[in-house]
This record gives sequence, C-alpha cells and structure tokens, in this order.
Amino acid sequence: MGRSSICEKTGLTRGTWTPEEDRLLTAYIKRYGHWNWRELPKYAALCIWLIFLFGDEGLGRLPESEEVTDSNKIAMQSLNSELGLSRCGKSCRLRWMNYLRPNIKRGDYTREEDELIINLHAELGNRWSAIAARLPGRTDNEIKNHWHTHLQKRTKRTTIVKEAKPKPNIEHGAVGRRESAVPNCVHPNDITPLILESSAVIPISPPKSSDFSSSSTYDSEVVISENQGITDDSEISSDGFIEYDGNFWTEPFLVEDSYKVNDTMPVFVNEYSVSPLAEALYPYDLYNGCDMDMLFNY
DNA sequence: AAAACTGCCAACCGCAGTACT
DNA sequence: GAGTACTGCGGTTGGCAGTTT
Repeated sequence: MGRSSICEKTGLTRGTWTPEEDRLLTAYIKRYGHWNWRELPKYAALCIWLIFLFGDEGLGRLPESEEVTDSNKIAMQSLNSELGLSRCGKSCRLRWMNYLRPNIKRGDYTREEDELIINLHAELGNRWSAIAARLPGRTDNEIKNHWHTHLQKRTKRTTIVKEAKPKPNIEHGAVGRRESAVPNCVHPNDITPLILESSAVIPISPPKSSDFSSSSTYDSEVVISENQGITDDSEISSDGFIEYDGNFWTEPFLVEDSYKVNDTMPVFVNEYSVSPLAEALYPYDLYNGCDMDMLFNY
C-alpha cells in the first residue's frame, strides 16, 4: 500500500471540479494571482467572501499574518468547506494550469499540431512540458493524453503496415524508398512523413461529438476559451492573470490596479449582471439584505 | 434492455528539481 | 552542506460516455 495523499489525510475534496469551484478559483486568481498554491485554497473563499460583503474595505478586515490564530484557521477552513474550495493547493494548480487559465486551446488537433507533436516527441521523448511549450494553448497533460490515445497508436500501426509490406512498390516513389530504408527502426526525421503516408491507408476516426474532444480532425480548428464567459482577458494582461510573489497578508492591495478592466469594474463582475462569483454564492442566499451597488460596483 | 467492454480524459500520485534558510 | 518548503513534471488511475455483445 502506498502512503495516503495529502488530500486524503486532511479530508480535502478530491475528484472532478464543480463549476462553482472553478468560478471561485478563477475569480480568486484573477484578482490575486497564484502567489502561493499551497496557501491559495485556504484563503480564497475567505477573501472573496469579504470582498463580496464589504467591497475593498473587506480586505482591510483580513487579519495580519501574525494575527492568524488557530481559531482563525479553523474558521477559515470551515468557511472554505462551506463555500466549496476545500482543495489542496496542488489540485488548484493543476486545475488552473490544465483547464481554467486563459488562452487554453481546446478541441480538435490540427494536422500541423499532430505533425509537430510527433516530431517533437521524436526529438524530445516524453518531455511533455517541453513539447507543450512549443504548442501555444496546449497543455502538457492534454498533449500527453492525445499522444497516448491517438498518435502513439498511429505510429505503431504505421510501423506494422510498413513491416507487412516487405516489397515496396517502386511506382509510389518516396513511400517505397523510405520503407526500404527503415525496416525496423525509424529515424526521428522520418516519422512525420511516415505518419502522413499512413493517413492515406488508415482512416482517421471521426471526431467525437463531445465539445471538448481532443481527437484529430483536420476539417477545422476549434478554439474555445473556457473563460470567455467570465471576463475579457485581453483587457487585463497578456495572460489575464497576475503573477504575485509578495506577501499576501502584508501587501494585499499591490495588485489592485492590474485586475480591473476600468476604475469601476472588477474583472469578474459585469456591471449589474450576475457575476460568476455571485452565482457561486447565490445558493447561500447572500443577496438578502445586501446593497447591490456595493456588491457589483465596489 | 442490460451487461460487458473500450476509449478517452481529468485528476491524482510520487518524485525530482529549485529556492531558501 | 543539510533540511525544509514548494513547484513542476511525467506516469498512472478512476470514472464517465459510447459502443458492442
């Protein structure tokens, strides 16, 4: 038996993220950045709760670091549990990096992307993060999954097809010449042509009907930003979030200006529309008795 | 119709690397 | 240099959805 995970030890939530958790995490990171993954989930719900209730003044109600007593911590954990972000930092980071962060390209892979992945894998091996760095908008996890579910099979099948034809048809020019040159092993530089040739022999399976299918189809490239419904990232920064390395407790306001679309509108609140945050909190009936001007235009 | 099987992908786990004290 | 905390990476798994029997 392996040792139990941190999440198991601490009773934190595991498994699939709910939309409410996504909204909470997104709203928090958009405002503060991911200054410390380990500490982030501990304070996310508390900060957003205070902002929601008291506007920016709410931040002033945050305790200084030296004031965070055990009873404070218990209260925070209780609050986080109530609000649904009782996740370990690692889980938050993974969710943000692989799914929630802006500019993630989802949907089918183009032929060019597949070619690039195959070439890069031949060059770099299973260094998925390095491969992902060369494919804008794709995450290492997504590329890894795509490789294992689609590309690896195709490369294997291509090899089998090639090996099953010991006498190349010279009439087909390059195909025949390459087959005769690489009977058992394939030079990295030859992999892409082999795959492309195999595509003519092995039909590419049609795309799934799922919105977020990662299967390959070269008819179109679907780019969906998961955060389009939350905010207009282009107004915030190139990445749409803040890298913050300061002390959160002592300098909570330093990133204040960078998250705002303009002077009056926080990024996760559209004027008088129901914000993701508001939606997330709605089940708790927090609107009752609140000043709507304060809530949406603080 | 339902059970069994398969494919896919989000999420988890454990380790390595890095920064800091 | 040792110890600790944290982040990032790659391998693996669990669960869902679709397909087959």
